[in-house]
Amino acid sequence: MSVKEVLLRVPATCRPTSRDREKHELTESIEEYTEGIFRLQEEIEVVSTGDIAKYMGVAPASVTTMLKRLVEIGLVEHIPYQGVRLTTKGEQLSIALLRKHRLVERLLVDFLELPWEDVHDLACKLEHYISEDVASRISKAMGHPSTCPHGNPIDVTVGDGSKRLADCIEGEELTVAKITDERLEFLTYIMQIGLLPNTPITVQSRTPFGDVLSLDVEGIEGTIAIGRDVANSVWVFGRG
Amino acid sequence: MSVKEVLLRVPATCRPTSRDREKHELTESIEEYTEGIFRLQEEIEVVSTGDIAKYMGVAPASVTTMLKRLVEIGLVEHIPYQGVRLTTKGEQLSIALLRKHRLVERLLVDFLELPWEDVHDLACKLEHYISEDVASRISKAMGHPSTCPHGNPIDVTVGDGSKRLADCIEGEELTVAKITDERLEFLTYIMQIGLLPNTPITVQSRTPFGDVLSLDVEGIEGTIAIGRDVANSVWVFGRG
DNA sequence: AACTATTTTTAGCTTTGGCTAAAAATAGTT
DNA sequence: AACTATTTTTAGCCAAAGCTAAAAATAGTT
Ligand SMILES: [Mn+2]
Ligand SMILES: [Mn+2]
Ligand SMILES: [Mn+2]
Ligand SMILES: [Mn+2]
Repeated sequence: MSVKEVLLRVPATCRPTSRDREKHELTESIEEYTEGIFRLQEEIEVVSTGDIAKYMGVAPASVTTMLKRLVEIGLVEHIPYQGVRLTTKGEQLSIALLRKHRLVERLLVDFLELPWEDVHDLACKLEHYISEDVASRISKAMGHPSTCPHGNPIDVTVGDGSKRLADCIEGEELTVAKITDERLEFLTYIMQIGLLPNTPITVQSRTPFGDVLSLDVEGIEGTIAIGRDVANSVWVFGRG
Repeated sequence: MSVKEVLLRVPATCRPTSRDREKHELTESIEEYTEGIFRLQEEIEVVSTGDIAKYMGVAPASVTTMLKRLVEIGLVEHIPYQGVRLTTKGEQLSIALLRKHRLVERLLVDFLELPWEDVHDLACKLEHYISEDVASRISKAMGHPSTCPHGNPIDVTVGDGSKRLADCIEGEELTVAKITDERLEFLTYIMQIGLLPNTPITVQSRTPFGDVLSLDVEGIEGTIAIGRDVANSVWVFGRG
């Protein structure tokens, strides 16, 4: 038997994408939708098709199609025209994904020293390709961290007791807990104004309807003024 | 503006798969084929549609379709009914992918302590999702290794001076260089017979047509007999 | 209650990347 | 040279996951 024949009898273990996928296996898209619905459910009572479409950046019609698939797999319950709710299976998948995502972020930032504001997008991809076992090994190697580099909990089933900065009042002394908007541009801004997790801050003033908060941020000169949107995506612990 | 409205104005940065992909972006499949052709070219003169089909575990018709795409992107030259050749672009892509693959394997084995025989498949997936920058950071963090855990070179442009164990003669004193068949079952067997990279071995005997080699393997009791297929996938350095 | 506006779903289209079966090209043999 | 066998390509199909435009359902207003 020639070398060539031997070579061809040893196929590349890595086969093209869709080949090995059996019907209704969990794809990246399916997982991403499930995770998205989970995040929405954390904030709003009943999640609608339109909410998901806006949140995922996708046409409502695409959501309807995907919901059918998610129902078939048993990840969500869907009452047409009414709304959507994750099943236990869907919740568990989301919890596992969020854990993988945040552990990967820790590896990327703490071990590989990738920029803090950059890693979210990469983690969002990798989370779908690593097993529970790999996640556990990352956890072990990184000393079992409890949050991602942006302060978000690796185990979402345990509350952290933080509140929105938007809900804080004049004079409160706080510590930044987590940043929930992890888009690159947002995190870049957050870094500029020094609101990294664990940073002590004080609310200097708050306008009547809470449109603007003025903050004293440790390590930053002068006073920082932030708007509602920002204050809603920054969560804090009470201090003192 | 309500919390809900704010939430929906902050879309999940992670959008469903195909959404952000523009036409003819390099997909996982495209990369996998390119890499496969590269590996085939290392061994055989002219690579045919059938070779690729066998090697990738795919129908010949699928290869023809994909070749059209690869030509269009400029990764290969294809003369119908004749054969295929990677362009410089295709070679460079392959070199970059192999580097990513093998660096990821190092991270998985050396830092995360995943089993040596297990990591190939995972690396095969992850290689398509990490940037050159991430690869470089892995390289740095792992002390700039020159091979993957199975001995295969991270920079394939530099030769390592190894030869096939199948081409060795009676009495030769050797050191295992690399295992080129990285399928789980094969590596599991290799581990059982102790042929890990860097292991010193001696060829005790060789049958007339080289069908069977009997080896003395350091750390393993008695003599190990291996066949042609195995001896073709194990590469060695001369010792002495 | 009737009309209008919004939301959701349906219908039908697209790309990627597989597949099988049939047709065409190449190679091998008498 | 002609026939046969093998290889490659073409043709036509499928699933996933997007899209737009039209239809249907729900909600809001007079
Ligand atoms: Mn993701
Ligand atoms: Mn994070
Ligand atoms: Mn791969
Ligand atoms: Mn390897």
